[in-house]
Amino acid sequence: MSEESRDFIRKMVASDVLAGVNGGSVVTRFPPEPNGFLHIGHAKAICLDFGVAEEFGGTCNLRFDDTNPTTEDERYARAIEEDIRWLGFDWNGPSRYASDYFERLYGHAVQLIKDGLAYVDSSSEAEIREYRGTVTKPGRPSPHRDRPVEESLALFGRMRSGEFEDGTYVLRARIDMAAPNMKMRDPLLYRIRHATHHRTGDEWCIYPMYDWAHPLSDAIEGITHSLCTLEFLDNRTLYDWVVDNTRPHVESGELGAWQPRPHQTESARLNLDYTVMSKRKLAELVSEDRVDGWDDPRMPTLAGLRRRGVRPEAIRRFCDLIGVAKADNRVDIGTLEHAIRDDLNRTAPRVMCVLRPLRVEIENYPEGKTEELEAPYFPSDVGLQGSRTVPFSRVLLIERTDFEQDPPKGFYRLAPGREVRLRYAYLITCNDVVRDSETGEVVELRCTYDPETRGGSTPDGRNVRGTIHWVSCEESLPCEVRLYDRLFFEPNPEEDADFHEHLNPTSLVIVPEARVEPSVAEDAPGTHYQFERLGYFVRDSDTGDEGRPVYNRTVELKDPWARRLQDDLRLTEQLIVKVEKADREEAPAGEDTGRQARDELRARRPELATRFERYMSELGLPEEDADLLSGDVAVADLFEGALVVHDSPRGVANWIVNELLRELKDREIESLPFGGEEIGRLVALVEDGTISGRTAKDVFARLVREGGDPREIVRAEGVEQISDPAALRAIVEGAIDGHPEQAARYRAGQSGLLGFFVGQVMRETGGRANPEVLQRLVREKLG
RNA sequence: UGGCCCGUGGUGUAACCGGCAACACACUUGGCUCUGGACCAAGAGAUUCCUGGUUCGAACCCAGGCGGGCCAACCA
Repeated sequence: MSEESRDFIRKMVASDVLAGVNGGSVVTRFPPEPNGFLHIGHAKAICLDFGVAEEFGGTCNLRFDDTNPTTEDERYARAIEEDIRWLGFDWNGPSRYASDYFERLYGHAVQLIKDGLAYVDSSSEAEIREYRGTVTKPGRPSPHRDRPVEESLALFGRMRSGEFEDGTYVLRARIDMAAPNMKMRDPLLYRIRHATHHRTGDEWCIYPMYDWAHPLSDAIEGITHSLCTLEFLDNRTLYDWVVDNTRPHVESGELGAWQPRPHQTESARLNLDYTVMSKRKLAELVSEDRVDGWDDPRMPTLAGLRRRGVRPEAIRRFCDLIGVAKADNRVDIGTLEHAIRDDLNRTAPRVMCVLRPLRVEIENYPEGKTEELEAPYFPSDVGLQGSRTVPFSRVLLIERTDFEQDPPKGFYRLAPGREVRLRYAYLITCNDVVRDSETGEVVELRCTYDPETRGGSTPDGRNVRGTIHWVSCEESLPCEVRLYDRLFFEPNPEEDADFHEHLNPTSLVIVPEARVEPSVAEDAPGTHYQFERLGYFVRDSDTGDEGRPVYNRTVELKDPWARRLQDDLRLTEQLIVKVEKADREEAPAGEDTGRQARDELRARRPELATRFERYMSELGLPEEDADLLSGDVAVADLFEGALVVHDSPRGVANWIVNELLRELKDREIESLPFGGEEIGRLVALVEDGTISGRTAKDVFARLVREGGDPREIVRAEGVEQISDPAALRAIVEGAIDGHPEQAARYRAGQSGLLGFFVGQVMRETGGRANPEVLQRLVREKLG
C-alpha cells in the first residue's frame, strides 16, 4: 500500500502508531456471527482487519460473535475459519468466542447494576417498544426504571438461574430515554432465552446483546482498533458508553480504565452489481432452491466463488482495487471480473475444449494417422514454461460458432472457401458443407489442410487472420461444461421489494456434450485452465454422466467481437443516466432551518434581536453575517470584543464567520484559549499589511491550539509579509526556472497555472509573500 | 418529522494544513500477436450535487439548500 494513497482508516492507524497510542501496538479483530457463510463483502472486511494488522506489525483476532443461540451453529464457524484461511490470512492465537466471556460479561453487568447504571425491566416487548418513542418523538421512562439496585440485582440473579420464562424480564442500561440517538434510549443488555447454545449448551438462559457483548469483548481482548461497517455508526456512542462505564477489574477497578481502550471506526460496506449481499437474501436463495447450496458458483459467497474457480489472490486484489471509504457505493462487477482474469491469465495453463462441436473432415489427411503436436501451456507474454502434446487426426471437432455460411462483415473465422489456422496445428481451408437432408442444419465441414504449415507457421509468409481451437474427434474426452452468468439482470436487485423478479433464468447453462483435449484427463478437481478463446474454467468436484469430468466457467475472456451486438444498447443506457443526472438539481431554496432556530432565539432574547438589527444598520453587515453573529450570545460578545481593539466590522465578521465557526463545530466557545481581543488584533495585522491572509490562517491555527497575543506570535515567528518586489523576484525566478514544463504550458495559454507558481513561491516563503505583488511578478516574468 | 453519516468522469477511489483535479476498471482507436486474450501506445470522458460567501487562489474553509444512506429486533 503506497504512502500517499492510503485510505482514511490506514491514515488514522498510522497516525495513532506514530503518536504512540497504546505503545504503538495495533490489535484488530474480525467478528463474524456464525450463522451463515462468508461472502465477498466479508472479504473486504477481512482484508481490512487482517491487512491493517499486518501492515502495522500488529495482530488480528478471529472472534465469533455468538450471542444469539437460536440462529448460530458450529458448522458455520468451521466454514468461516476455512474461508479465512483460504483467503490467506491467519488469526492471532485460537479462534475466540464471545461466549467464552459470558461469565465475565455477567460480572460486568452485575457491577453496572450496582453502579446504578442498569436495571431489570419487567415490561413486555410491546411496552418497551411503545415507551421507546420514535425517531421524532422522545421515549418515556419505563415504570421500572427506578427499581432499587438490590431488587434489580436479585432479579438479574434469578433471570440467570432460570426462574423466568422467555420475554418476562430484560436487563437495560439506564442512559437517556429522550436521547435523539435511538440506540441510547436505555438499550437492552440481556434477554432471557431458554435455548441450547452451540458451545455453552444449557449453561445459560440469559444472553447478552450485541451492544453489550461487542465493546466488552473488544476491551477484554485488548483490541485497539475495532473496524466495522457504517450501519454501526449510531452504535458507537453506546460502544463508548459501555467501555467508559465498565471496569477492567470488576469491583476493584477504575471506571473506563481499559488498557488499551478500544475505538470503533466505521467504513462503507461493499455492494456489487447484479447480486445481493444480505445474508438473509442469500439464505433465501438457498432455502428456496434458486441455487444449489451456499457454494453454488453463482453465489457471491467465498465458497461459491471458490467453486466458480476464483482464486483467493483475485479476491484480495479486488479488495485492493475498490479501496475503503465512507461513501455508499455499488461496485461494477467488471472490476471483480478484471481481478479474476488478471490473476488467472498469469497462472492458468491453456488447453483446448470445444463446447458445441462441429465435425470437420480433412480430406487430404491420411485415414488412421494420428500425430502428436507440441502445444505450450502459456503464451510467451505470460512467461511460464511447460507444454503438452495434442493429438491431430483426420476427423476433428471445432466450435460451431467458428463457422458461418454467410460471414458478416468483420468475421474472420471459417467460411466456405476460407482458410483459418487450427491452433498449434495446420492451416485448413473449407471446401464443402454437408447439411442434414431434412433440417438443413450444417452437420459437417469438408476441408483440406496445408502440410507445409505444421505447428501453425506459414513458410510462404501468407497472413492468416483467424485462428480457432479444435480437438481430435477420436481422442478428445466427452465432458460437461457449466456456463455461469450473473444471478440477476438488474444492477441493483435489492432496490425493489421482491428481488426474485430480477432473477436471471439463464444464469446457469449446462453443456452436456462438450469435448476436451485428452491431456487434462487425470487432473484433480480444483485445477484451473484457460480453455483457449472461451474463458477460464475450473474442474469441479462433481462428475457428470458416465463419470465425465465437469468444468465450471469462472469468467469469459474479454471479447470485443461478441460485444459488438450489445453496443447500441449500452450506449442508450449511458445516455439515460446522463439525462437523469441533468434532470435533478437546481431546486429552489427551501426553508432555512438554522436560520429559523436563530430567529426563535432572538425572539426570546430581545438583546440579541437588537444586536442583529444594529449589526445591519450601524455596522453595515449583510443580513446573513449579522444573523450568524447574533445567533449566539457568546459569539456576539466575542465579535464585539474584537471590534473594541480593531474597528473593522466587515473584516472581523468575515474572520468569525468563516474561520471561528469551523472550530465551534466540535467545541464550545468557552474552551477556546483566546477571546475577541485576539481576533481583533489578528484582523488588524492582516488589514494593515503586516501579515498575509495566508499567514493569518497559520497564526489563527496556533491561537486555537495555545492562545497568546497574535502580535507576539508574529514577532516571535518572524512571519511578517514580504511585499518588496525586490525580495520576491529571485524566488519567483527560481520557481519558474525549476518548472520549465509548467512555464511552457502557461505561456501556451494554460493560465490556470498562475496559481501553481504562486503556490510554489508561497511554499518557499512559508506563506509570507504578498499575493498581489507576487502575482504581478509571476505574470511579468512569464510574459 | 428527530439525530447521525455521505455526495469528485460511466464505476470505485486519490488529491498534505486552500495552489497542475490524479489512479484503476470500463470505453475508443492504433500497434503487435498462432487466443477477436494478454501486452504496448495514444485518446475520449469531470461546471468536484447546487446557490451564495471568504480568499490573490476553493473539490478542500463558512452559510444555506438539494439528494442519498443509517437508526425506532428481546438480530448482529
